Amino acid sequence: MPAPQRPYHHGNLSRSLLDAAAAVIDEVGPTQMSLREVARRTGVSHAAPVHHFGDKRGLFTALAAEGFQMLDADLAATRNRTDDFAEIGVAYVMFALTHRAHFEVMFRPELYDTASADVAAAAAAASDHLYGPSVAMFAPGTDRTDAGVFSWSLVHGLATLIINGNLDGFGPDASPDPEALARRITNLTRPAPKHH
Amino acid sequence: MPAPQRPYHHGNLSRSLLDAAAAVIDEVGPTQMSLREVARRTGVSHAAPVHHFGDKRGLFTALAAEGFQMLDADLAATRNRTDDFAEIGVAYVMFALTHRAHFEVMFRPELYDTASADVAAAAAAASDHLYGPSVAMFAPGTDRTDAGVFSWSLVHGLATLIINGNLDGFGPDASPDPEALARRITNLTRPAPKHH
DNA sequence: TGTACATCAGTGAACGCGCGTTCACTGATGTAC
DNA sequence: TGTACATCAGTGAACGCGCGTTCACTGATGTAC
Repeated sequence: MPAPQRPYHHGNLSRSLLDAAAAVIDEVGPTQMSLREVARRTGVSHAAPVHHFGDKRGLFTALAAEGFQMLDADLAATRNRTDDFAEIGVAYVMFALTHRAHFEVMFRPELYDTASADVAAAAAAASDHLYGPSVAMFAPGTDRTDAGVFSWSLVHGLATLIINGNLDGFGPDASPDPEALARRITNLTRPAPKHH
Repeated sequence: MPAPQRPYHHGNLSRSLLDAAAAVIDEVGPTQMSLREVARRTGVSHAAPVHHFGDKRGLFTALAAEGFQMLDADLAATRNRTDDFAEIGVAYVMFALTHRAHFEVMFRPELYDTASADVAAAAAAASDHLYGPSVAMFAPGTDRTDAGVFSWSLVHGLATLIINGNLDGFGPDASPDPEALARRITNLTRPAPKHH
C-alpha cells in the first residue's frame, strides 16, 4: 500500500500556522488576516487552529510573544557587540523590516492579550536594550525615561515610515538601502563628529 | 401640516459623513470602519454615501486630503510663530492626537488614492514645514533629506507610540500630558542647553 | 506483549453575521423656454 | 409666471461573499494494567 500523502496529524501545526499567519499579515496586514486563510495555506481544515490557539486573539498573542522574544534576541546580540545607540537603533529598524508581520502585531495591543506573561517579559527585556544605551547620548542629568522615549520614538518612527511606504519618493536614498538610511539617521544623534 | 422631521435631502451629507467616519475610525480604526456604520450614524440609507464618494476608497481619499490640509494649516500656524523645530514637532504630535482618525488614514497609503491631487499638494506642503526647520538643528553640511527624515521619524514615532498605547505604563509622565511630553522630547534635540 | 480506554488533533458541515456594491425606484431641485 | 424636463440625492431590497465560531464526528496516539 502506498504511504498516505499526508498523515492525519500534522506534527508541527502550531509552528506552521504561525508561519502562515506571518505570511498573510505581510501581504494584507494584521487586521485583514483571517484564520480561514491561514488554515487554507497550511493545508488544514479551517477549524484546526482552534486546538492550538483557542481563537484569533490567541494566535495574535502567540505572534506578539514570539516577536518580542526575537526583538529581544536581536537587540541583545547587537548590545553584546557595542553599546552605541546608533547600532542598536539600526538593529531595531532592521528587525521591523525583516519581521514586518510580527512587528505590526506587537505594536497593536488591541489585537492580543497584553496580560500574557510571555509577552510582558519579552517586551520589558527588549525595551531595556533601547533605554539603557539611550541615556549616554544626552547631557548628564537627562531623565532616563525621556531619553528612552526619544530613542524609541526615533527608531520606531523611522521603521513605521519605511514600512508604511511614506518615505517612498523622498529622495533617492530613502528606500533602496534601509540599513544605510537607518545608520545615517541614528548617527545624527551624535553631539559632534568626534570619532574618525 | 407638521413640518417633516427630517427633509428628504440632507443638505450637508458629505460633511456629516466625513465627521461620522472620523468618529467610527476613532473607535475601531480605519480598517474596521464600515460604510454601513457611517451611514447608520448619519441617519441615512447605507447606499447614500455612494453619491458623494463613489466607494469606500473615495471616502478614505477625502479624509486623507482633509487631514493633510489640516496638518499643513497647523504646522504653518506654528511656523508663523517660530522656526524652532521643537515647537513644530509638538504641533505635529498634537495634530496626531487631536485628529487621530485623519492621522491614521493619512499614513496608510494603501487605503486611499495617493495620486489624488488634493492629497499630494497638501502632503508636500505639510512635509515642507517639517523639513525646513530641521536642518538648522544639525551641524552644517548635514544632508537636508536626512535631517528631515530624522525629525519626521522622531515626531511620527512619538505620536504613533502614544496613539497605539505603547507608552502606557512607561513612567508617570508618559500619558497624562502628552503635550508636555512631546515638548520635552523634541527639546532633547537641542545640542546644548545654551538658551536660558 | 496485548488490550482497553482516555486524550489529543483534525474534519467538514452548519450557524448567523455584517459587509460593499448594485439596482430600480422616488422625491426634490433647478433650469430652459 | 408657469410648465416640462433633466439632474441630483436618497431609499430599501437584494446580491454574493468571507468571516469566526460551534458542533458532532473520527482518526491517531499514548498510557495503565
